[in-house]
Parts: sequence; C-alpha cells; structure tokens
Amino acid sequence: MKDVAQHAGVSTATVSRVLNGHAAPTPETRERVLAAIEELGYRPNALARSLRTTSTQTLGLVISDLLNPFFAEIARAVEDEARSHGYCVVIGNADESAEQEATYVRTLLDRRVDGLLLCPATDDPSLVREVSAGGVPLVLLDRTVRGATCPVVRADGSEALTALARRLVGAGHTRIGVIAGPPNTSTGRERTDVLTGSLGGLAQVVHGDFRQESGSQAAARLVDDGATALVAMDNLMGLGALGEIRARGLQIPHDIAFAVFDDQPWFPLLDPPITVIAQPTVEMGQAAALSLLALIDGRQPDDVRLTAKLVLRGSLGEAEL
Amino acid sequence: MKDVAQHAGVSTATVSRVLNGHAAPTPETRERVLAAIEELGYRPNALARSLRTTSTQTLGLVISDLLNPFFAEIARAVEDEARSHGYCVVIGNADESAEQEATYVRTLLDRRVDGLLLCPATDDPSLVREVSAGGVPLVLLDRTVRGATCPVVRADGSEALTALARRLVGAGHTRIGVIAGPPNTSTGRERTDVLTGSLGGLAQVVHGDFRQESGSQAAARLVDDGATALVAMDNLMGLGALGEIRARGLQIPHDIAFAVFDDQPWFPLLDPPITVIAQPTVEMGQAAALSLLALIDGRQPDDVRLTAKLVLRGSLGEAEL
DNA sequence: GAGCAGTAGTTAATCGATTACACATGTATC
DNA sequence: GATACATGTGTAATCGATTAACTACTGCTC
Repeated sequence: MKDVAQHAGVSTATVSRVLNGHAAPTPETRERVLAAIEELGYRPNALARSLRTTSTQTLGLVISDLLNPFFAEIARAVEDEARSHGYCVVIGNADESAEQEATYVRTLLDRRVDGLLLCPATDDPSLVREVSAGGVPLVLLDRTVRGATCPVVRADGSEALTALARRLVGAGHTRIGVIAGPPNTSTGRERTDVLTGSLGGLAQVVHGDFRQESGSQAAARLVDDGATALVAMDNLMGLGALGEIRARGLQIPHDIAFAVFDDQPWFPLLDPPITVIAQPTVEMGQAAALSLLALIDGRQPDDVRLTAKLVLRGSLGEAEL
Repeated sequence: MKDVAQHAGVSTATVSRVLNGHAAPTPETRERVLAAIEELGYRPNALARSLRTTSTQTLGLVISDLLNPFFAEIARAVEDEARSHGYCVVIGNADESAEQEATYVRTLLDRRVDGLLLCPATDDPSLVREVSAGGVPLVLLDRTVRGATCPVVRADGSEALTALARRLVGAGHTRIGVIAGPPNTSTGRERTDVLTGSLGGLAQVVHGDFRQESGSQAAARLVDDGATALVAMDNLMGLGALGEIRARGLQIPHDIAFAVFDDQPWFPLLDPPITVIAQPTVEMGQAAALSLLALIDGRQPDDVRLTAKLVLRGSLGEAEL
C-alpha cells in the first residue's frame, strides 16, 4: 500500500479512501491511484484490514459431516447466500464428534468470523453458551440444544412422520423397525418420538449414529426381530439399511416396506423408488444464512421452522394405495 | 493480551513467549501467565498473529462443486490431512464457472492462505500463472491446465478405460454412447480420448458439463441414435443418464449396457449394481494436501498419479462374463 | 482584505500480536 | 573484585491496513 501511495504521489490514507470508495478524493487523484494499483498489481491484505476494522466478512459454518449430502447441500446453500451478500464461508467438519466440533468453533472464533452457523453434534448447550458469551452472533441449524437462546433454523417433520405412521399402521404392519438417530441430538430424539408416538406401541427402535454402518447394523437387528417395515431417520443410515436389505435378498416392498427421512437424487432410481420425507435443505441453508446476517446486522431474527414433506414413491407397498 | 500481561504482572512479550512455547520464561512466570489466561478466558487473535508472522496456517481449496460427492470426498480428505498437520482448510465453490473460480482464488489469496489447492474449471493456465506469480504455493487437483508448472495430483483411468472398452467391443456392441465431460477440462478430454481411442470408431460422443441434467440429455440423444451401451464420464452425469434410462423403461443390461466413471456408495444398490471406474478419492485428497504442505515447507514434491480401477458389478451384462 | 467555509490531502494513532534488541540480575572465572 | 557470560524480562518497532484530527489551499462574503 505504501508502494502504491508513493507511485501515485499521495499518502496511504488517500489510497485507502480510493479503495473504500470514500467521498473525498478528486476524480483525478482517484485515477492516479487506480492506475498505480493496476500497475503494481496491488491487492489489499485482508488480514490487516480485518484487524483494523474488526470485521472479516466471513461466516463460520460447522457441520457434522461433509460427506453427508444433506449437509453438503446445506453448506452449498449457505455459501451461495453468504456470497451474494459479500461474505465468505469457512466450513468446519466436526465428524459427529463434540470434541472436534468444539475445536473447530474455537478456531473459527480465533479467526474472528463475523458470525457462526452451527449444526450441534449433541444436545449439550455448553459450547453454545461459550460462543454467546463471546458475543459472537450464532445461529443453530438443523439441530438445537437444550435451552438454546439463539435463533434456530430447522425442518419440522412431525406432520410427515405422522402421515407416514398412519399409512404403515393402516397397511397392517405390526412390527415397525425405526432406525433412529442418536438420542442426544435434537433431530435424533424428536423424529423418533413423533414417529413412535404415532405408531402407538408398534415401533421397535434401534439407535444409530447417523452413519451408514450403523444403518446396516440396525436394519439387521430389526429384520432379525421380525420387522415388516423399516424407517431410517437419515439418508446415510438409509443407505446402510438398503445395503443390508439387499444383502439379505429381501424385496421391497413385498418382503419389507421401507422409507427414509431425507431425500437424495438417487432414491427415485431404485426399484421400487424409495418413499422419503424430503427436507427443504436449500431453504434451510438460505434461511440460516439470512438469520445470521440479520443478527450480525443487529436485528433479532425469529426462529425458522420449515416443513418436511412426505414423498410417496412406492417403497411402502400397499401402504401407499 | 495487554490485560493478561497486566493481570500476571508481566509484559506482553512474556505472555507471547509463554503462548508460543519459547524457552525463556521461568516455570513460575509461565504458571502465572497461564493462570491469568485461564482466568480472563483469553484467546489470541489469529488475525493479528498472522499479520505479524505472515502465516495463517490455512490452506485454500477451490473445487468445482461441493454437491458432487466426488469433490465432497476429496474436500473431506484434504481437510483431515490438513488438520492433522495443524492447518485449517477454507473451501471455495466455483460451481464449474471459471469466473467464480477466479473470484474465489483471489479472495483466498487476499486472506493470505499459506497455500492453494485448485481443481481448475478449465484448461486455461492464466489463473494458475497469476497465483504462481504471486509466489503462493499451488497444487492442482484432479484436473490440470495447459503447460502447468506446479505439482499435479490426479487419477489415471487409462488402463481401466481400455479394459472397459475391450469388454464392450468383445461383447459385440457396435454403437457405444460416451457421455463425455467438457472438452475444455483435462479430465473431460483425456478420459474421452482414451475411451474413444480404444473403441476404434464404435464410439459416439456427446459432451456434457459434469452435471446431472446434461447427463440425461446426452443419454437421450445417444439412445435415440441407437446406442446399445452407455458410459458416463462422471457420477453426476451418470445419475442423469440413469434417470433417463429409467424414464424410458429400458432394462440394464438387457436393453442397454451401462458404466460410470466414479464410484458412489449407492451404485451397488441398483439392480443390477452399476459397473464403475473407481477413483481413489481419499488418497487423492491426502496426496494433494501433503504435496501442498511439502511445497509450503520449501520442498519440491513430484506429480502424483493414482490409478483408477474398473469395478465390475453387472451393469455391462455379457461383457462381464 | 479579514473571516469563514469547504475541500483535498497528510500525519499519526490504532488494531493485537511477534521479536530484535536492550537491560538487569546472577553465576562462574581468574 | 573485575570481567565475562548466561538467563529472564521489558521496550519498542513492526506487520498492513483504517480513520480521527489536523493542515493547506481555494473561493466566497461583507
């Protein structure tokens, strides 16, 4: 910057004003400065700028697993929305581990992100408190924590789950296997509670960890126990369950009815196509980014609840008639 | 930091020394400083530190599309490897657009990443030159550019493609549809060249853009033209092609043989499971991260070529006998 | 022509760390 | 007891920007 100033025969203050579009400099000076910038190929140092202004134009996003297409889609949406507002997004992968999540959150805070989007790995509010205590704008995404005091953006699957339960019961299933998420996550618990609630005693629950492997294991146990219908509570566990079903040579829906919470582009390609509860991922990402930007802006956004929808495709068999 | 120093009754220099594990401070002073840090909940400002040290402990990763599981997996691997070396990764989404790619690269440079991993959207070397001119360590990943002068990490699918071609020809296919990537990407061109080369005149090529929609369209055209076998050059176009095949009610492999470049966890779940050329994505990500770290370290890593493997699963029909 | 306002630009403090250099103290050596 | 050397700590410059406060100049009014 000093070089540019010298080159243009002005002070660094003037260069800075040109850079930041301040009113002061004469069109003529402005020209000279811009020419010097061009000539020297100067690019401002964002670190120095941020240090001075205490704004990094950066949002932090900590998610559980980038390999989970659900989160990838959310990340993508957040990123798009943020960019269109002039913000960058730094993504952190917590790998469903509370410890790694905490590490990442702290790293992001150390780098002075302007705000943080968090998909909490567990119910535990301590990390959220820590962030709030630091005064950093925070929005929770997809999941919440006990006694959360910050805006939350999530999908509401109750209606869809109730509808799904009604169909399963209506079709005469009496042993319905639920491959649930971890009970210490809000999504894991709530979805399962709603579904088992509506199934009134017909449900058998096995908890997984939102990963493929746990899906296969849960499916194996539930099928062994005589389940005639299986509902997986996220797409990765669904993938695992489908693998197990296939490995056992079971036919959907003839031998077993099947549904997944979370849609994926390849579900319609299976035979039969898989019935799902589709979450509005893109909207969730957008809404979360917007809430966070509002918070950064000093406004107080409301919580957002978007509805997930039941999409019938055939894998429930007669339950879809 | 000043507060901590005051609290511990020392100067900021000493605090800094404790923080950075310098030899100097007395165990006793160290204790006092650490106590003060603890008490005040002090966390060092990474911006200020980076400004002073000119090192951000951050790598930039610019990929074409986070929604493409291939890149998501790579991103994940890069991130893991980087973290284990004490580095953070900032991911940028170029969305297969050269322009957005350039924007992102510049943003990352402005933030003074210590090194950059780039999956170039096109063959054009100008962006790469710009980065190199800036003296920032750079490694290309998955794709290369014309006359690249920096380390490149990629998968070599020649052998697998040749093997695939041999099988298709051997099984008597005479109109083989190739859903190719964009000709202005190295992967798009090279894969297609190798395959069509080994198919010796039996290939019909339609270029897509590595996205689902273009896959369906290409598949539609090729099937209309009488193709009895289809090869998609990446998983998203493969997804699109499968959709089209299904929409037309064609049976794999009876009506049409099918294979995809890129494996995905759900390919084995289809009926029949899809034959693929699997790329070692995790290894690619790791290798790229390691190469970049080496470069940052002042060493000169070699190019890395990992081999992609043909995985036969049944979707080629008699070609797999 | 003195007084005032307005404009364009400069000087220097500042953000929060790191670190070369200076300084004070204690120990070993002759 | 003077000299040298090691050791622990403090002082202040520095990284590259932003910006409040100030200066210099022009032009206008009375």
